Amino acid sequence: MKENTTKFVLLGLLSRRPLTGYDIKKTVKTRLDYIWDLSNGQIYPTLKLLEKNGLITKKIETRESGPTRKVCSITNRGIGKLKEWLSKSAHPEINRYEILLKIIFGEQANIDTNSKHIQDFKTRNTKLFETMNQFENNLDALPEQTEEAFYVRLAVLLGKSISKASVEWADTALTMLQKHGEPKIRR
Amino acid sequence: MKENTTKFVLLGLLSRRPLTGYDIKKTVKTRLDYIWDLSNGQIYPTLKLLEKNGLITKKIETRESGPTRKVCSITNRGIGKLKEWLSKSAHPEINRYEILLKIIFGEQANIDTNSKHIQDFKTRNTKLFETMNQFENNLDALPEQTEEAFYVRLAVLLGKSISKASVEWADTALTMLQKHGEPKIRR
DNA sequence: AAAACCATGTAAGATGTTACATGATTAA
DNA sequence: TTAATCATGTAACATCTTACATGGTTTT
Repeated sequence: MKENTTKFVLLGLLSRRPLTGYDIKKTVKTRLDYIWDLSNGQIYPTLKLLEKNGLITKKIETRESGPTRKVCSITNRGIGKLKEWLSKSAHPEINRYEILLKIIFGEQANIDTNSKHIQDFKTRNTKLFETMNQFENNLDALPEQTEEAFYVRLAVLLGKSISKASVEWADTALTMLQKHGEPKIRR
Repeated sequence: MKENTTKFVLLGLLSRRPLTGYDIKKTVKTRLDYIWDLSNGQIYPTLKLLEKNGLITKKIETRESGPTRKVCSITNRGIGKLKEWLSKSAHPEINRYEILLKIIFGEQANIDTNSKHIQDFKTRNTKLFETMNQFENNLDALPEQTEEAFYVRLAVLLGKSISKASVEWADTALTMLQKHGEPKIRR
């Protein structure tokens, strides 16, 4: 892959509404959480690059109170680039489950440690499920069912079902671990 | 995070049996596929580093036929480091679902494109599920149920349920997309 | 004869994180 | 008064990928 995906995350978000770097950060964190993540060190330089390439424009907003905001808007060229990217096949998923790494090598640790890892994982995924669920409810409550809402809903549904599966796995794994730790019965 | 996770993947694998860089690459690809991935450019330099730090040792194996192999074995210090890492909390999962990015912004593309993305995703996950299933069967068929097998099984179970959930989502999403694309009935 | 596998490795560049600098405003 | 939120950004570093170099062996 030659193309930097960060660019397209930004273009995608800006294709909906003008946003500042700060807004983008927040949106990615709250709405794209389990899908993709971006840090400041990627957002601001990429925004600069996009502007240089004429894919977005920036408008400085000075307000009486608070810091100035630089609101970014996508240009027609930007929309063109986004569409071009959307039409190409997606790269396969990249997952980094550090917890599974620790579980896989679990024979080198004690059961409590392993159990703790799984519980943490469960907590994270329970939260994620609740967030996604809340998000779906918000979509349902929308006065108008837009195209945007339809596609966002699709993504939310995957988030829901993966986090649900993860929580269920955690429960199973915890039970298995407990049984595994019990002294063997012999007669 | 200051600690490079790559190191611990290698230490974990070597805690089970001595391996060459090439073996590690294959093992990660076939067995750790959806959990973590490593490229040659990470494996070989990290192996060198581990040796320098006394966490592994290398033994050069010259054979009459074929290239020489450098078989790496973990040292006691290496085991110590691994255990230390295992006892610490895992970092939260990192996921990069490029496909969901493309779906979320799907209103900028046509239905066929979006449908294609979902189908590709389904294909990938169907394959993954089959691999995991096969893997579980292999574990069941093992003459002896070791500690190693127990923990590997836990990881495989998560892989199975996530890929299953993904395939199911793909089916739902495809149906929703089709309905969405149908002309509205009015009367 | 070609392709795939065995096997080790490096260099250049792309990508990403962390920590910091700056400083006002608002909520607890 | 402390913490959080708003807001933009950079520098140094850490991490990771891609493409290549090398060359033998085995399978198709």
